[in-house]
Amino acid sequence: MYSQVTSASGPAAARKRGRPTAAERRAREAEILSTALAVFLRRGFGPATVEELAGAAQVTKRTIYAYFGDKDGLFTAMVKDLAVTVSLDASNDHGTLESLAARIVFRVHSDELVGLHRLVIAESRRFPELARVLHSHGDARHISRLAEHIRAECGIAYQGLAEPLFSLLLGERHRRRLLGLDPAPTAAQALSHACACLGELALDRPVSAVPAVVTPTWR
Amino acid sequence: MYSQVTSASGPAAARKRGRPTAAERRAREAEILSTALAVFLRRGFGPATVEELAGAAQVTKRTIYAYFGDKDGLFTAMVKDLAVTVSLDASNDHGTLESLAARIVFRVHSDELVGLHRLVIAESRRFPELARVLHSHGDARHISRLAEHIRAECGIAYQGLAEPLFSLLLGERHRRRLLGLDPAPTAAQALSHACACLGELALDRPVSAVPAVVTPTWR
DNA sequence: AAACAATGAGACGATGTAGTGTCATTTAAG
DNA sequence: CTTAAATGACACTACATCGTCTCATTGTTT
Repeated sequence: MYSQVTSASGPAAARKRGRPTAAERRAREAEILSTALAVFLRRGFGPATVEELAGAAQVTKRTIYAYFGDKDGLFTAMVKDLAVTVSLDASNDHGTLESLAARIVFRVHSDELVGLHRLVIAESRRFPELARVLHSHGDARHISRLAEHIRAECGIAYQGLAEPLFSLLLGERHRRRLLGLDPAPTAAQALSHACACLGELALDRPVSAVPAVVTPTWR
Repeated sequence: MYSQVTSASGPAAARKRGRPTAAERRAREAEILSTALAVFLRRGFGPATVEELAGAAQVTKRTIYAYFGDKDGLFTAMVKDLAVTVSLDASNDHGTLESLAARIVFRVHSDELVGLHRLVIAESRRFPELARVLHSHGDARHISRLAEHIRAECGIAYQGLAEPLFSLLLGERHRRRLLGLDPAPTAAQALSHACACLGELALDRPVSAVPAVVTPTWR
């Protein structure tokens, strides 16, 4: 209905006055949470002002305070809301271990998730609960998925390799991403990297022996 | 000479006035950098005030501004100063691969380095150079050390495993540390974890075959 | 000894921002 | 239709903090 200025660079925005309809009311909170992520990613938690956050969602400060109490409340609500969608869609978990690994690599290295991770790390002192939520919905769930697939494909004896595998899937690349040193990988690069990691743990050939010489995957 | 209030909680501090001696002058900058780390770790970059930073070093704001220009300058100087000492002392690099790995694990998971890492990640947008400096003096150097030891102990064919090994050495534990979810490991836990990682990559037995079932290392 | 440099102490101005109050406007609810 | 609720617009208060300025004090330099 309204022009959705999701990118939301300017602080000013024209919206009609008065009490919103029930549908608008429902959509408004989601809109605020969504645009708040963009603002926080671009500016960081501290430097982002409430006016910026309000302007990005085309509401006024009053509405922000009415909905979330204060800036902390908005940040908390935003992270918790996103945590639900952080992990991969479970309904797609029918592929091979390789494809699952590749999808995890791609997703976890995306600009959005890296930025969110960075925000939560930065504010983990002030919001320890958010750190727990993000981890349990992200890393922990991904490792569980990997464990299920490993058991199905390689046998239960290899199930404990899920966590090391996950560590390899992120590894140095992910640390460089958190520091802002590398761009996000393409889907092809993610797949290539995932295959290399499976090889290093000998998970691509459960009976074979010698670890392969590693080849650089992306960048 | 002076009572070293390195913990530096209170803002007020008694120090004699006037121009400092040459020795004091030399010691003062180091003192400021050292106490600034404690303050930034405890409060974060944004919330830390210049007065806190000055009080912790028992100097006044004047001195901070005279030495470093502004808050950004102090932060930059501090990180660059610390980056030099981030990696392990090279003179101790005569042990086994196992002991090197354990020392890396212990150091990189320490409260100090995790906190520094967290700070630089949080401010990587505003200070991209610091991210580069920290990474090149930290991760990159550690990986080089591992590569040298691997070549010496396991042969040149395994040298490419240095980066995956480093990834395993940090892995899930380090991400949990960044999020503030776990305490720092003890030296014994670090060694145990390092051995498990070497086993996962079959680096503890260069001719053997089957990956061992992984055992939890710490926590 | 005299002039100069560096600092502590602390006040001060300027600025930015969180959060609130007021009034007009529009829709929801009864 | 009437009343209440929610919101936009925006002024306004309160407060924190950056960075500078002045003056007294002490070491350095010549």
